[in-house]
Amino acid sequence: MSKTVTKLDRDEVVFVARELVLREGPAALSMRRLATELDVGTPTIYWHVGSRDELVAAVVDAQAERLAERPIEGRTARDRVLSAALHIYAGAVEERAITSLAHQTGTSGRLLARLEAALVGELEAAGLRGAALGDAVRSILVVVTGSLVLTLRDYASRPDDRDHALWSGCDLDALTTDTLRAVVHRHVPPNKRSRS
Amino acid sequence: MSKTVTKLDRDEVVFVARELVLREGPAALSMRRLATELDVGTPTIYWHVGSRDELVAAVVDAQAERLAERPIEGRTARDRVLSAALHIYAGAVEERAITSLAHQTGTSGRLLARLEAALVGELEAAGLRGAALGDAVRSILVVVTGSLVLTLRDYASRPDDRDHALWSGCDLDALTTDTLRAVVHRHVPPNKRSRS
DNA sequence: ACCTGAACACCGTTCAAGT
DNA sequence: ACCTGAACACCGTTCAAGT
Repeated sequence: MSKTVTKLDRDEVVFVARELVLREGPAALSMRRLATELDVGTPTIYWHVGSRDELVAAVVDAQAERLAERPIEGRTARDRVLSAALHIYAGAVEERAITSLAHQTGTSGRLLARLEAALVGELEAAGLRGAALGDAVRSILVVVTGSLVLTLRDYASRPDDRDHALWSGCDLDALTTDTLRAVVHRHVPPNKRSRS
Repeated sequence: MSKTVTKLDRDEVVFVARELVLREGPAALSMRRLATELDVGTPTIYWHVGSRDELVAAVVDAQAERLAERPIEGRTARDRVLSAALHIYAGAVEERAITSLAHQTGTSGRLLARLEAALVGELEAAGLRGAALGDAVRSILVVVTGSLVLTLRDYASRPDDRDHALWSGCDLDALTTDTLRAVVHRHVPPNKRSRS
């Protein structure tokens, strides 16, 4: 009897850390706070994750994983690339607490890693190689990253939810789609592509 | 005789803070550290700048001011807009410690404020108004911001200067110019413009 | 007006010690 | 292998008190 005391997992530490950030913002993610949340001594967290930097990296990686789960849509290469990029953008805006955490810690790269991989896949399938591929990938990442930073500016570590509904239909969203479409148009050949 | 003890200035506090960041990276900017640097008690800094957030804002604003000093070149609207944008990009990469500080604290907006103003000026002179102007400005800021984040990724709070010379001729620099040119081309009419 | 010492409530991290 | 209490060296911020 009494409450079930499951042995603590590295995955659970990361999961609870993620939830803490989503619930109370990036600033709430301290080792001590997380320890209290897990009902555990602070050094226990170090045993499981090594350091705060590693913890943050793990949380961001987990988010990247989740963002990459959304299925890429469209039949032409251009549509699919655009779809992949917009998935990451939209997801990062929705869970902006974690996106902010990534920006603050300089780990935005990790957040985009899976998108980068997906883009390379789609673009190679579309026939791009070498420098052309690299330029296309980087251009798209530039637009996604820049849009994210501008969309989330002023949002720093406090979970103030005014205008929560406004974000979906905001100007910058439309402009992002537009700019993204232009960049994709510029770098990706228009050939149709059927999945074999 | 004895060393001249000038009365402390708000401007001097900000200046020394700026130098500290440039010399030892964003992480070195703590109120206590800065106080030691100024040979002063910690509360003195609070008397002059109010809080750490205000201090950071002031440092970033000072940097924005410096970036805006570089003269805009070119005779056509497109050239001048491109020139303004590249000035900010180049300057932000050169003094990347402060750029990182701005990103970490979510104040990248302040860093771009003067560029934004300059862009609005140039674009209005080129005949843009209303939504077209807003879209043009935001698209350009998106590319500048995105390029900055990608260029500076991995650089987090430590001033490790390997490849210091490589940055100037790096791939992303060329790509940034290229992408920027495309965005400008897309949003700014090609009309020539003479300064009256 | 300008500056201080001392304190409060936090941090990340380590380490000897427990089971 | 997994977890702890206690400590070290830091933070931002405040406040009564000094000149």
